[in-house]
Amino acid sequence: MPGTLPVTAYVVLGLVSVRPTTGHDLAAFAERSIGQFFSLTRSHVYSELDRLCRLGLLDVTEVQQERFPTKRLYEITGDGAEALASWLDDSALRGERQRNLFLVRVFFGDRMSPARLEALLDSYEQATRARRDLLAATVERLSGRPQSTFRAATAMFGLAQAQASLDWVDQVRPLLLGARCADPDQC
Amino acid sequence: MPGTLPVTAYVVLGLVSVRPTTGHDLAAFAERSIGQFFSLTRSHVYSELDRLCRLGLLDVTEVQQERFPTKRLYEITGDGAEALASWLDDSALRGERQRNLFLVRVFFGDRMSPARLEALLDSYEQATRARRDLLAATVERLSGRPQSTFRAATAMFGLAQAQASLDWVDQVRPLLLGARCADPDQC
DNA sequence: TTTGACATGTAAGCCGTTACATGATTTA
DNA sequence: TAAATCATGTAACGGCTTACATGTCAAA
Repeated sequence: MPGTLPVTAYVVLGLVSVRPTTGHDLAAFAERSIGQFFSLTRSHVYSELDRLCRLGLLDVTEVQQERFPTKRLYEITGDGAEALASWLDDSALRGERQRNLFLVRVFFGDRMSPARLEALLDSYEQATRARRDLLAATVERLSGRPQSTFRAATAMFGLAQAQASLDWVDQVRPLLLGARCADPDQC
Repeated sequence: MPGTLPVTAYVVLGLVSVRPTTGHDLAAFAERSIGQFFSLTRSHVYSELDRLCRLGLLDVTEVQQERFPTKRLYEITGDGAEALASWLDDSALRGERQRNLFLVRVFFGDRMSPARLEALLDSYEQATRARRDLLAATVERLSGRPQSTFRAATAMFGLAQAQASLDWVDQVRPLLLGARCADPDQC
């Protein structure tokens, strides 16, 4: 029971546990499903699959195909399922404060020109609005499907965060742009 | 003008630009100020300060002290200020989708026992509530200080996110815990 | 004819974390 | 006497990303 595997290994293990897949397929599935809150490159997928096999947490079988190249089909083993379960049950989920580069820029906002600061807020708002609309559509699509409850919940989380971000932009824009104004005639 | 320095270098540069500091002091200041959305270890601070010096973006002077060890005081150079400004103005702020391990666990929630899932939500709610209260106090403290507008804005962002997270927990808890119930007598 | 889906990897390299290492001074 | 503040780093290591490398088949 190595509790010391990197997070990505457990994530890959979890994705394989949904259904047996190939590296190619898993990378695409990851992007579609957990892509909003966990990034995973194809390269990394392949190396993690390899490691998990060597550890006996996954089994692999080569499958010949007529029209496509031979593929390697991975499936979870008993040990793998156990390792996944114990990771999921591990209460030691620590802080994991995550970096937010947008906020870093806002923090240093007094070093930007007002025009540039406004552009920063505008582009953030635009990107966030797009994200919100995308997630709203996803929630719409998944709602009502009882088998997609957990997936829907993660989309709802993203939706709530995006909406809160947009509300925040509306709230702070006047404060931030007003704060920069050194010219009394403008204020 | 290397636009290719790691993000951490620019963050350190930005923090030094606030006022000349030592590595020790800067690490503490980083924790206090941007710690909520950017992590920075002491080790890393020292190595980045060193690099920025070698690149001519910072100047260092050794200062002897009576009661304390000699310290190295760093301050930003003209080139450094220029590099910082051009990084802040760089519109190519890309997606930077950040990992959220809590959401990963929720995504795999159907692999947990209902009791464990509930415990996960409870501990998340508790941690988030603590975070919200902390940030609310910070916002309270910074509000009204005109020189702290940008810093207050970042705290308000965290506060808005935390509140949205709490609302989300209330919203999805019944869905997630109800979804697991396979026993008709329990539902 | 070119794009896209299918399919699998290797190699290089920096970034960032954790652990290690040291030592004086003040305060509880 | 123990802990906290002040002060500076080195060493090791793995994680993760980027770029490189290859090839078939179907559809536009």
